[in-house]
Amino acid sequence: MPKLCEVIEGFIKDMIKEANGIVEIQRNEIATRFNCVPSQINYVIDTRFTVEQGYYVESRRGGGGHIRIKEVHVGGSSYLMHLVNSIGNSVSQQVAEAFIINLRDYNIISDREAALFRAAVSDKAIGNSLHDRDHIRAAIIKNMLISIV
Amino acid sequence: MPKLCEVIEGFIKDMIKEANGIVEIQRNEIATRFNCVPSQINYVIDTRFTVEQGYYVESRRGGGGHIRIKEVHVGGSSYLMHLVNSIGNSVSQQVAEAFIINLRDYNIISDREAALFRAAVSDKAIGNSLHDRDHIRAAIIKNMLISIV
DNA sequence: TATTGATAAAAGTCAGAGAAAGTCAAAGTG
DNA sequence: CACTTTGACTTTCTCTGACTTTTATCAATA
Repeated sequence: MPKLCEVIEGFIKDMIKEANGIVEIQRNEIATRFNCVPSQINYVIDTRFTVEQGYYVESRRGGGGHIRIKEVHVGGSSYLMHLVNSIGNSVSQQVAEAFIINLRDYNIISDREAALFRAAVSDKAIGNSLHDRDHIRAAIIKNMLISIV
Repeated sequence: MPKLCEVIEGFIKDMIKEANGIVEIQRNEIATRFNCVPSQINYVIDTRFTVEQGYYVESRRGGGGHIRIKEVHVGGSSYLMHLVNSIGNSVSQQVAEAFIINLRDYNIISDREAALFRAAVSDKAIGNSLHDRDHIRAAIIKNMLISIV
């Protein structure tokens, strides 16, 4: 018996393929279709549609809410995916700075975009005292990278 | 199924565009047209036509009353500074999204830069469970805005 | 003519219901 | 043990309706 999570994963991936790389789902609808609890969908997304695997996910709650999943086309920039994967889940400000310089040198981002990256992942923005700021920094920088591939 | 609030939002924005930046509506009339309660109009205005988002709203009650919505067009860097100043130290994801849409509409940022903003301030990146994520979000977005002035 | 007061015609407020998605830990499976 | 599945509980966003406040109108009165 195939595992439910894999069935759902395949289903969503089919949807994405059909829809040319971007799809908007309703959690409850899919849960109903596969006869499972809604949080199962979260499990699938959290484990199968991560930034490292090349997906950009955003969502909205409330009436008429949705989950949007975008497949990033690794096409020309596998270097970018390599970068994303090399970041891990914790990055200091200095290491982040090195990444940004690299992105700029390779002409993956413009000067202005480099400034935006810097601003977003600086301690000034994220907060100095936060004990898990390096985790947040890693998540932000990866999310930003994947969003422009 | 499109959300009512977004339909009404779009309707009003179209009116504003057609009318060159200022429009006067009657709450009851619009509620009747969209078959909803009048207070729905207040909800739309309170969440979509705020000062931070570049609108100035005034109204009169009583017979012949109205709601006047004016688009405040401050261009370029002065709009950025206006934004920075009007952002308090806490911003929800929804409000952040509204800012980003406006920045894009005013052509202050590109599509790619809008994606970067979105990716940087999303709950997905900052973390949903974090108690002070709205503070971090505010700090990040302000820092990013300042970086491109 | 000027004032008053009743009635009608707006818009505003706010709490609660409804509609989604998110979290987390416990239980199940192989 | 690692991975999957479940469900109770939480958070966010939207929509509704009862009630309040403000303004206009107009007839009655001073």
